Amino acid sequence: MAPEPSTERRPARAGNTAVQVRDALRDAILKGEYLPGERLVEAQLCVRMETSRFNVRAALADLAAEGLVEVQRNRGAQVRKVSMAEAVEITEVRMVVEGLIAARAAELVDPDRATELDEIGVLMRRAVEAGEHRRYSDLNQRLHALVREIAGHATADRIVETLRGQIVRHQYMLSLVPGRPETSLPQHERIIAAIRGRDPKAAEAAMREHISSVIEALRAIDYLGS
Amino acid sequence: MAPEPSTERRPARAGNTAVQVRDALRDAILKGEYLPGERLVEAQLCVRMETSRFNVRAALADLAAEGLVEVQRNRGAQVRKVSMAEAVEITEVRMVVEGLIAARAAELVDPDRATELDEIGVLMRRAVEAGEHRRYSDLNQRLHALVREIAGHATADRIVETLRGQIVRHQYMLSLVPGRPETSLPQHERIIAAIRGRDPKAAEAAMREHISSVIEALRAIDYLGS
DNA sequence: AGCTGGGCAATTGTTGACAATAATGGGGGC
DNA sequence: GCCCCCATTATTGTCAACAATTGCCCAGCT
Repeated sequence: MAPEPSTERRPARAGNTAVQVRDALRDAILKGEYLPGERLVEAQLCVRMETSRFNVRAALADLAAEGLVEVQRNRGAQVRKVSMAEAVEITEVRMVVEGLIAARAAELVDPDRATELDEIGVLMRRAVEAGEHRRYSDLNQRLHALVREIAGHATADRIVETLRGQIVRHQYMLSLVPGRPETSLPQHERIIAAIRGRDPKAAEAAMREHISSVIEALRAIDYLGS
Repeated sequence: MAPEPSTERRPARAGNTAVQVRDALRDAILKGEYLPGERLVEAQLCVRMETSRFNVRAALADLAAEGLVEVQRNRGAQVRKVSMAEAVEITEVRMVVEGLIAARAAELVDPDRATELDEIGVLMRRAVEAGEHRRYSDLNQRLHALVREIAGHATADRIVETLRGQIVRHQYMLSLVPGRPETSLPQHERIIAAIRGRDPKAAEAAMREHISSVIEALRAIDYLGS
């Protein structure tokens, strides 16, 4: 009988473990509690996360590997500032990798998943017609996640997830662009249709076309913004 | 990536820095001095790398993020064992990302680089005709590196480099397959021609066809091997 | 006033020791 | 003889203190 290692055992010293700190800090950055360019002082994070500098340091190193923070020797860490050019690059890579995922999904889709895809498609159309942008954005994420789940491509998954984390801020800006849902809805519907139809090439093409239009929208924001 | 700017300053006290340790350890793993599944005991690495456990630990964390080693809590680190299925997955992602790179290269190639491409193409043909497999393998790497350099896509570069590191062992096996150079030479030549001709779609298609055949070869090895 | 240089405070880099955990091997019971 | 349990050992996880570096502020000079 194994005693619960976490609840009973009082490690005498309080303090969250390195993994917890890493996840908490990632969430905080993704939520925008720390803005790009903001310095991440180790001592401050120690009190915020209720842990030791050792764990903070490990967490920062991990997030640096993920591309969320940037550490300079003897100068500390700061939230990485991704330029629009980088955001475009990242989205380009996402385009081709998600294309691969869509193709695999079209090969591996089963009736249950196909039904789920349809449901999301219907909900998306309703959300757009009702002008519920926030809801549409959530469904968008659910669709991409479901496609990835169907494909079951662990390597591609990991990469897409890492890349997505790096540009959450830009994606947020994107969702505010007026007319964006109306543009992307038919693209999403084509992706769903292609996967349902078990047509890998069409699914890849549809996904790439979709994300390609995301890139165009990003570039458009760039013009307006700066 | 950018080389560490601080190479001049020697911190007086012995012991290599974390970055040096990371690079050295990566080289050692890639060279096969540590085999997949082999345990990487921190204390041993300390003496091997002439540094402190702190740096060893940081290096291991970095390499874990790169996918070269695997760390289990309280159980230490070991060289990651990539299954053939994973190697195929990794190469699939490489296929689409290098396809993107080839397309960009076709857009951005200049006369000087075009000449370099031609030179590599000529040397490759000679190497195959002379049966110099080792030389051909080197040229293969040079070709892919040059294409990436022409494309100048930092994000895609980083990903391809990371993925490549994870399957060096499998790639080595691949180079031993008889008849492999004869298969891949015309593929390489098509890639070069497409980039020279500034035809992005053709370049992407050629690159994907090439790496697709690499995947087939990997699968073939799998049958024979196990 | 603007610039240069030195000292000071804030922050990070590093170390060694100690605690907690998993692996190992030996002794006793069946 | 074989198996299980417990002590021992090897290894990793964590910490707090110390050393080194950077950037800043201000005095003094041109």
